[in-house]
Amino acid sequence: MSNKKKPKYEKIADELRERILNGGYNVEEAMPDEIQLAEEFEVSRMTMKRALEILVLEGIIYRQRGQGTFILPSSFSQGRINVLNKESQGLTKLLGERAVRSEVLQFEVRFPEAEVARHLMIEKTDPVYEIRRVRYVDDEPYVIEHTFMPSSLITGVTREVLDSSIYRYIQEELGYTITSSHKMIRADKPNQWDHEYLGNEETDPVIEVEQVVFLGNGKPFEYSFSRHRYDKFVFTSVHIGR
Amino acid sequence: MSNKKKPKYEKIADELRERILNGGYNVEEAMPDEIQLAEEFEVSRMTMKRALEILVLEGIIYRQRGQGTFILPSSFSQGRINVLNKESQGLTKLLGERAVRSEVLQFEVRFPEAEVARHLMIEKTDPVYEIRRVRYVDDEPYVIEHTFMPSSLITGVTREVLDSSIYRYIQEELGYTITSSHKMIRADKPNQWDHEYLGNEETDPVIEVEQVVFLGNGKPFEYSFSRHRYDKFVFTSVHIGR
DNA sequence: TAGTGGTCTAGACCACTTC
DNA sequence: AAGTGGTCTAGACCACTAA
Repeated sequence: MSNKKKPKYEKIADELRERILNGGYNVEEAMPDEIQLAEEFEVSRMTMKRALEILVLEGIIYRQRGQGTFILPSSFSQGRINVLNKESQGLTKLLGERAVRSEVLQFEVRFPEAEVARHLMIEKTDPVYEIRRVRYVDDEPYVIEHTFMPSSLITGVTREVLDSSIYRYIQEELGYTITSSHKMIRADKPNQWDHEYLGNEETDPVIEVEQVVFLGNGKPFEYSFSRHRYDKFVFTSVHIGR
Repeated sequence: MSNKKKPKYEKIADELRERILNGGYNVEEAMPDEIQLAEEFEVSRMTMKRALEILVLEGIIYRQRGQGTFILPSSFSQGRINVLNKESQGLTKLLGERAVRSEVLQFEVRFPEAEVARHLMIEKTDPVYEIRRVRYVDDEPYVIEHTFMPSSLITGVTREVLDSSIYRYIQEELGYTITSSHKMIRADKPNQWDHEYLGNEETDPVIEVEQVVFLGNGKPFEYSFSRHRYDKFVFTSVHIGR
């Protein structure tokens, strides 16, 4: 399959991760040292280091100079391996089972302001979609999304697409991969839209996620602001190692 | 100072980060390629790769085979103070140059509630420090921290330590390494403490970061709540790949 | 002092993009 | 074909921990 393109260090990391989670090594004592492992897998020491580095970053093992490499028991107790900083998956996939519905408030094509063009790395003369949606989960208003996308990159968006899932369209119809995102999370006072669509009172804060999302080729395709009710949204972030 | 112990690749990453943030490279075009950079810094290509890899993981640059290395413009966000997802460094180190001062509101040892014990993975009979501090940056109130730490693990904390930096104490005096954290970010209405110490008005939301921080050996040592003014804090999170 | 992981090198070769 | 970043090597040397 796609196995052949994986570099050695990833394949070794996969194998070791498997062994560790299946109890292949004693949690109490050190794992074999990197020289032994390099010999076993018939790679150089540097390559083995790189494989082990992945597991360190995943929070599965812990290495200490002069002592050895140890398994971190918390990687079991946390109920599975920690997938790093969560999703760039989109809301629809994120919530899985639950009923997600969208109401489109705005959908047009226009020229971007300087700020939008800058974040999307496009010219001010490149048109963008501007989209506002309210998204409901189990018929409760969950978030107001205000989104900009370059229309030359994300082509053929229709109201029908907006009614369901943009991300699914981008990945399945357009065949792009979504790989990274930059988020800024802040609190804010509610504005008129929040009041109207999220049902916020004057004193109910909102939490806003501003983000730029990138495709596999490094091009940003989404610049958006998502505003949530303070009492219905928590942003979770796991950071491991250095 | 402590500069001499830093490996080359970190020093180079620091230098390049500085240059990028100061506009030392044109955002429009590719940065110098890794071979040129390796020559400039007089290191091997592998070492330069490693330095650049750091910036990639920080979401500052983006590299593409066959094309070059590019700056991600979203790495600039001015005005507000950025807390990168990356750092579990503590506030004092994070803000570097600026004057950080602490006012200790509460400092005692007690038995933890079930919730606190659970997050710190200790028994209800293991005592914890409970600490409340207001932290000032350049004499402006910046954050209220409410912190729990197992007193058996983080020993010998004094008011003097609290006046400056707990993290520095843990790393330099106790010799521990701090490697990972799990954060939850939410917005909230201001309470009496926020009003009194952050100067929040009734309608000014706060942003709260709840976090568990882990040592290199996998033990949690801090469970804390940090409350910030909404107009002075943005949480930044970079998620890359996979 | 022996054994561990961490840094760094100087190169070879490969994969992808653009011309 | 030229230029870029990605992988991998075989080894040197250093830093830390323990017996």
